[in-house]
Amino acid sequence: MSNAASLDMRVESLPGLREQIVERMRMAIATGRFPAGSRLIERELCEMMGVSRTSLREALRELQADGLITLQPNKGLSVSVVDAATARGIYEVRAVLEGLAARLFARNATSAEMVALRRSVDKLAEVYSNFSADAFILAKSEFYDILLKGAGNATATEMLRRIHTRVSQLRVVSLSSARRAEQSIQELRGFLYALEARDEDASWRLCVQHVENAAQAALAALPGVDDAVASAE
Amino acid sequence: MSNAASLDMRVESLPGLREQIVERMRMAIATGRFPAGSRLIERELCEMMGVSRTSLREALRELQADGLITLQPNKGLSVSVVDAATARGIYEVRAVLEGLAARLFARNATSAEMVALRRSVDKLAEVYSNFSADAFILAKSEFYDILLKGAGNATATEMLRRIHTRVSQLRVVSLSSARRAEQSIQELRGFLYALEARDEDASWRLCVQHVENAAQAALAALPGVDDAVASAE
DNA sequence: CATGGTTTTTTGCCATACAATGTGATTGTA
DNA sequence: TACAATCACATTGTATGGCAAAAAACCATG
Repeated sequence: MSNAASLDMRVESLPGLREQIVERMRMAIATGRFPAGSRLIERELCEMMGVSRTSLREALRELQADGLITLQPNKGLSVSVVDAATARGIYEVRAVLEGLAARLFARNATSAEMVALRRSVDKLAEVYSNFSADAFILAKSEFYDILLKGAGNATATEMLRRIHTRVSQLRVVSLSSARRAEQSIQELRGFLYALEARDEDASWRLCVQHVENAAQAALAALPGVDDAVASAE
Repeated sequence: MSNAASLDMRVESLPGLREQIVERMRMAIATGRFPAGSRLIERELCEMMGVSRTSLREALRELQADGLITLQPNKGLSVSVVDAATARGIYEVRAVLEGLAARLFARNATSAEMVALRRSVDKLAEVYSNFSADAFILAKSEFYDILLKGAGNATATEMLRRIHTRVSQLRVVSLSSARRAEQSIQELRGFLYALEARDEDASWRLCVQHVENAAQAALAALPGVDDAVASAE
C-alpha cells in the first residue's frame, strides 16, 4: 500500500463523523469490547462517544446492514451472536469469494502486482518466524489487499471486507497453534506458485482449500461455549 | 412459500416506516423511476414520501450499504451507475455464490425441498410457454427462494438478495430473446437433474455455467449506452 | 469574457420533543 | 406467600427546527 502503486494524490477525504462512528463501533465489536449478544443502548453509546443520536443511529444502520448487529423492533439492538452454523456459512462464502479473487488475480494481475504479492508472502513468512501476532495479522491483511486489488472485482472486495469484520469477532486474536500457522504459510506458498503460473483452476482450488482448512481449525475451537476461539489463519 | 413448510404463525412484523421507505426506494430504483446516475435530494424525497429527514436518511444508509446509491461527501447522493466492468464483476460474484448454494442444496436439501424445486422448474417451463414476463420473473424468483432455503446458508442468501436488487436495475424487464429464455430453461433442467442426483460438483458446474451464460447475454446487450438492457435470465 | 464575490441550495450534525412500546416495580388481593 | 393488575420508567421510532460548512449558482465588475 505504501509503495509506488498509489499515485492518488487526494487529500484522503476527511473522515466524516459518521464514518468515524462506524469504524470505532466496528473495532469495538471486533475486539470484544462489546461482547457478542450484549445489548447496545443508543443513549449510552451517544454519551460514550459524544455524538448525537441522529448520527449514531445512521451509523448503526450501516453496521446492521453488515450483519454485525441485530435489531429487534421496538426492543433494541444487540451484537450479533455467531453460532457454529452461521460461522460455517460465513467461511463457505468466504471460500468461494476468495477463490474467485484468486482466479481473477491469476487472470488479470499485472506482473508488478504479482511481484508485490510474492514480497507480501515473503514478509508473512518472515514475520511468522519472529512471532508477532499483530504483525502477522497486518501482513496477512496486506496480502489480501494486494490480492483483491489485482483481482479487480469491487463487489467481491466489498463483500469480503464485510465478512472480515465478522470473522474478526470470532478470532479473538491468539494465533492458534503454531502448527496451523506454519501449515498456513505452506499453503500460501503453493497458492502463490499457482498464481504465478497463471493457473486459474489451481489458484482457485488452492485458495478454497486454504480457507476451508482455516475454517476447520477455527470451527474445531468454536463449539466450546466457554472460551474464546483462536485464530486459525 | 405458501405451502406447509411455513409454520411461523407470527403477525409478520409490522412494516415499520423505515423499512417501507427502503422498500419503496428500492423499487423506485429497480424500476427506473430514478434512473441510474440521477441525483437524489433529501428534501425532495421527504416531501415526495411524506416522511421526516431523520427517517429518510437512515433508510438511505441502508441503500448505500447495498451499493444501490452512491454518496459523494458534502455533495450528495445519486443512483449508482453500473458500467460494464462493474456488471461483469457482479455477475462473477453471483455465479460463485449461486454455485455455492447449488452445492449446498445438493448436499443438504430435504427430499421435500427437492420436490418443491422440481415443481418450481416445471412451473417455470409452463409459464414460459404462455409468455408472461412478470410471471416468468416471479417463478424464477420462487425458484431461487427454494434453492437458497434448501442450501441453508444465510450469509450467502443475504448477499445474493442485495445483488439481486442491483441486477434488477440492469434488467429493465424485457425478457430478451425467446431464444435465450428457452436455453435458460434447458440449462435449469440439467441443473435440476444434477441436484436430484446429489452430485455436488455437477450442480456447482452447471449453476455457474448458467449464470455465466446469462451474464454473457446481458453484457452483450449492455455496452450500447443508448438503450436499456434486456433480461437474459 | 474572465474573475471574484455574494446568495442559495444542500448536506452534516445537533438538541429536543413526544408517542408507542416494552420492562420492571409497586401495590392490591386472594 | 403467590399472583394479578396497575403504574412508573426506560427505550425506541419518528418528527421538527436549527445551524455551520461546503458546493453550486448567480451576478457584478474589471
